[in-house]
Amino acid sequence: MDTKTKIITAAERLFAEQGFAQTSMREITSKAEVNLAAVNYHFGNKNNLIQAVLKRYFDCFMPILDHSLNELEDHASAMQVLESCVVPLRSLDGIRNQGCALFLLLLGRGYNETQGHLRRFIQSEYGNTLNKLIANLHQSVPWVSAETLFWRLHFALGSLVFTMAAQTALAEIVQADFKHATTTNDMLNTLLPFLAQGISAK
Amino acid sequence: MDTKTKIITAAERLFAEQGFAQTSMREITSKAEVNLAAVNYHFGNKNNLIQAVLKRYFDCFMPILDHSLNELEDHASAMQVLESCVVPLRSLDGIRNQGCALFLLLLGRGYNETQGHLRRFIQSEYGNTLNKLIANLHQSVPWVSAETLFWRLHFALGSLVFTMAAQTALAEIVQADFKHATTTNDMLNTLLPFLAQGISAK
DNA sequence: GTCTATACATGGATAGAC
DNA sequence: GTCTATCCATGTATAGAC
Repeated sequence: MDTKTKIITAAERLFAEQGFAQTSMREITSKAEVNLAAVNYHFGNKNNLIQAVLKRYFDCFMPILDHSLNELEDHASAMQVLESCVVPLRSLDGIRNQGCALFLLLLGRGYNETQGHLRRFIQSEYGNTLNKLIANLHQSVPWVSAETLFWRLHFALGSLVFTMAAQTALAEIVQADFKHATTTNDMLNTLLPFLAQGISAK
Repeated sequence: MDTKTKIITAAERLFAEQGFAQTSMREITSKAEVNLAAVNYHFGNKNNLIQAVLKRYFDCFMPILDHSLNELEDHASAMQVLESCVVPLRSLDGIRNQGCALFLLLLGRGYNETQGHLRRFIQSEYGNTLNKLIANLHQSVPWVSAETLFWRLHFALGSLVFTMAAQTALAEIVQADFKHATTTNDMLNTLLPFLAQGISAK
């Protein structure tokens, strides 16, 4: 493993566990067993490192999502469009153990800690696929105006990333109150009908 | 205005504009025109200051919410229960200009930047009223299990705080694409049907 | 091209004088 | 109760070794 990969691998675990702001460069480089300055040399600064960590997942997720969207039927329901995001998400488990959960958790943290940097990065790098997703969704709920759909998509994204960022804490509460564990799959299965209904509201 | 209030007033504006991590104690104390050490003296540390800023809003919001919930009819719909949160929220504009928007924005940032501290604080201080809200909501959707409702409530909270945290950015996009401004009221009016539908899903 | 050692400015926190 | 001086950790930048 080269230095760059060592840094990314160490960073993503620490970021997921502690958040971006609470994870210091010294912590990352000492866990990766590389020199402190290596991050600056390879990534420029901490924000770029955060993006690099997420890019490894996006570069796997987006092409598969794109393919899933192309295979959708013409008159798919909102639920079916949302379901076509699940397979690409689950594929992230191939990158590393718990990859899907890790990615969503980092996405949630990133959206709220990088002041819009991440949003702009995603739009510029993967805008095409995302526009395809929006078009498919709009076709499934033609009675919803483009503007309302824009808001509802962000409501949906908010549900997803917020819940993932709080996943551990929420799963602990469920364990205490309802006496059973909750996997990322369980969570997504509970979330999808909620989102589909909300997006389809007349 | 005493030192404590001066600090809180300066801090909440800076926190909302820049986020918690990006706002330094020196920035806060210099804007409040008090000594650097005053924050530490009056609040102990930065996390406590964040809680104090939010507490001023919660102490206004929660009693009014409690009252609204008590006045709800026995067989209120999910939409009606959610609507009973709106009046208490709007009342925050009485605390200061744009108080409601500011509070929701801070709540969103707080949930994702304080690693569960805020969640525990809210549960211990205002758990009674929140349990009342849950009970009312459950009565409105008896076909939803307690556990599913627990998750859906957090999905809903995620939509709310995520959208508020990104409010400025999202409103700018809407302005560019749809040529009109969006107020906090507009946003809440778009959000409520989405949440009510999602929570009621069978 | 890569990496190491180190310097620098700024952050939150604290001890102790008044 | 308030302020000054100071401590230690952090992100970033750079000079120079390999």
